[in-house]
Amino acid sequence: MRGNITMAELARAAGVSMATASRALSDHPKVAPATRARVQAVASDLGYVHNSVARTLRTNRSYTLGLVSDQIATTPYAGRIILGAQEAAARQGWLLLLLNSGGDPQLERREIQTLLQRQVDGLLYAAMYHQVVTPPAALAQVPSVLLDARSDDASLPSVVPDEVGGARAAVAELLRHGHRRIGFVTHGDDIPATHGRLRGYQKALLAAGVPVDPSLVAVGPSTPQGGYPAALALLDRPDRPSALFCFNDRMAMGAYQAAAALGLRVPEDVSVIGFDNQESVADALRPGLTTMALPHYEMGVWAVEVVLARVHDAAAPVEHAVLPCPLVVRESVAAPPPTG
Amino acid sequence: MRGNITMAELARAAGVSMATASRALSDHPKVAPATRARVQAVASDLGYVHNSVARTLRTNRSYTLGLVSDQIATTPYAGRIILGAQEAAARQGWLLLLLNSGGDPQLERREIQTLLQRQVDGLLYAAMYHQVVTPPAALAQVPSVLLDARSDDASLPSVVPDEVGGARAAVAELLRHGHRRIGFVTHGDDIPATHGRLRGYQKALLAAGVPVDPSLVAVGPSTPQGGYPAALALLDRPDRPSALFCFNDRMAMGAYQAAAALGLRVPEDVSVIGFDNQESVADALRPGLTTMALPHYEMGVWAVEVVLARVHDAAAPVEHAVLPCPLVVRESVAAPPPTG
DNA sequence: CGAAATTGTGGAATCGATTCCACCGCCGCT
DNA sequence: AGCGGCGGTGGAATCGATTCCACAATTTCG
Repeated sequence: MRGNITMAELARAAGVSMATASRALSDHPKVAPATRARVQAVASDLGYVHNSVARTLRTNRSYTLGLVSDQIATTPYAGRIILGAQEAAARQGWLLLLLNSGGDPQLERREIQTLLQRQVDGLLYAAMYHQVVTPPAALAQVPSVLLDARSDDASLPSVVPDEVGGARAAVAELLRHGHRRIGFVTHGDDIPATHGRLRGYQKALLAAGVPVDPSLVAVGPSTPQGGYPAALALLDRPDRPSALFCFNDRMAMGAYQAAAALGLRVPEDVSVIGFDNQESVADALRPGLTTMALPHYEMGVWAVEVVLARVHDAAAPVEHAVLPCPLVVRESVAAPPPTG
Repeated sequence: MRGNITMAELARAAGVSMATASRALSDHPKVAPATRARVQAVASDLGYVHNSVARTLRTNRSYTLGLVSDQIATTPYAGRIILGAQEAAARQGWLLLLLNSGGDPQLERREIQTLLQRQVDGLLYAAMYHQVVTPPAALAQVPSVLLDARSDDASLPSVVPDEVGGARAAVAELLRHGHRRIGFVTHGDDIPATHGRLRGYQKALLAAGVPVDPSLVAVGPSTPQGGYPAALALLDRPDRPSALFCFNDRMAMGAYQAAAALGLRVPEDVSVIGFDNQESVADALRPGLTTMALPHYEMGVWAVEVVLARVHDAAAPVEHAVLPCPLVVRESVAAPPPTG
């Protein structure tokens, strides 16, 4: 099925030694231009492709990175992380070996062993939502990066979204349209996103000189079904906010439903802004949901670039990146209703 | 950083030759039980792990499969394909090398070359929605499978969802609840899903002895924005259908909006059934959308198992699988309103 | 009791590319 | 003219595991 030609055959066909053939193909300086040209011509004639496995054995460089994740692809976002990582890797000639642990620490350790015995040059340890983790010790054996996760100790580089900044920007967008009473529909799980987005919400208000009213923060499960009653509670009162910032797009969907239930139109009567830019929700709602995008693709890229930097130079500094969440404008934000 | 022990060192430590050490570790029959035990003990003491690269070079088996896709992860489903493939591969000791072409045929050829020169044992060529493709010739060099795609010639095994059967089952579910006038909200793109689901719709009606009324088929772009007017046209007439089968969940979302605009309740006044089981839509809608699930995970599993079967036995037959789309019941289907 | 068949082990070739080291000409300088 | 140096090339070791073949030590059987 596979009839690959070897370097020895190539060398013979070109009338040179293997040493010279190898050098000619890798553009080694010390090879006569004529020889190089001849070897390369013969190589492409014969359809020679080098055997990466042999090269890896000899050079101890596999041009492969391992991506270990707790929940590959269980979330709709995961794909963008993987895509970013894969493309960034490919740009530098690297490939990605994919492995998912399902969150089982024992399986995870075995998987990392498997990747290491395949001589991966580096590892990406990805969580599928922003988390604080204790990375397995085996990661230390090769350059590694935490992706969408942060470690308690700071020994590994890491990249996470800027929850605080994103929330600030979301609220700033509402402020910019003239809103002053802004509700926050959020949830109670103890994850970085919860705290960060609340902080960002508060900071944005403070920076604009708007008093922070704790009664404007409503909590429910982070689903459409949870967003509905939370948003309803905020909107179904005389001093209702003119805009809602929602923890995520799913909760924003619930907020839409709450507004509809009260006969309020989005955005004429109440503006809504979400978080996550979950396409299938944000883009599907009517009107389209303005929201903050999570930089999944960019985090994937960043992680690969940092790992490869450390592959090339083990002494590269340990960075911790916090990537911005860009605003995605659709149609759910407008000026507050005149009656105010 | 990496201080790996080699087999020669292991052999010396255990007081045997490399040949014996190798045999002891791979449970070769011809090695004395005592020797085997000793070698294995020493191996685990020293933390010996074999070097897969060296093994691959020697045995010509990489325990790696390549997954080439046109649009990895651009759709929310992609992840499930990858997950299924990865887990099925892992169960047999294989790993997945991931590569995405973005649909560029030239890049794609190069990527396949890259995978081949890494000695992958097989290839999965995945489309991210059911498609008819002309697979690159290089696939023939190793066992390969088409995933969520079908070739014009039938030389490669392939696996696709059962569009016809899924649509039949969806309509059957509506019939089962007593519906007789059933609309079909679909679109006009020339892809297998369009034709298959239409055929299934018609077949189900015919099988139930219900006349097929072409005026009950409405066409629009396959988005929520396209589903809205199409559904509206069907519902906003005196002899409106009591149920709608929608090409996908996004169009079903538009159908919900159309029903709401006409003051019709789902499912009391009109039942709706979707296709795709796109969690973030189907699960988020109120009431939850009953729909047909695409067997992405299962297709990933099937593809890997078939590739590996061909890896082990090159003469394994070329199969073409059509996997069932299971019904996912939520709350959008009920009996037709009494007035008929 | 000796020949034949096992059983267990080791030496060394092998997979395919990279690279160290040695070497051969030839140019240029004194 | 002689010598140092350099550009270009080839031989062979090397990476780490697998496996063919040979062989020693038993065991089995006529």
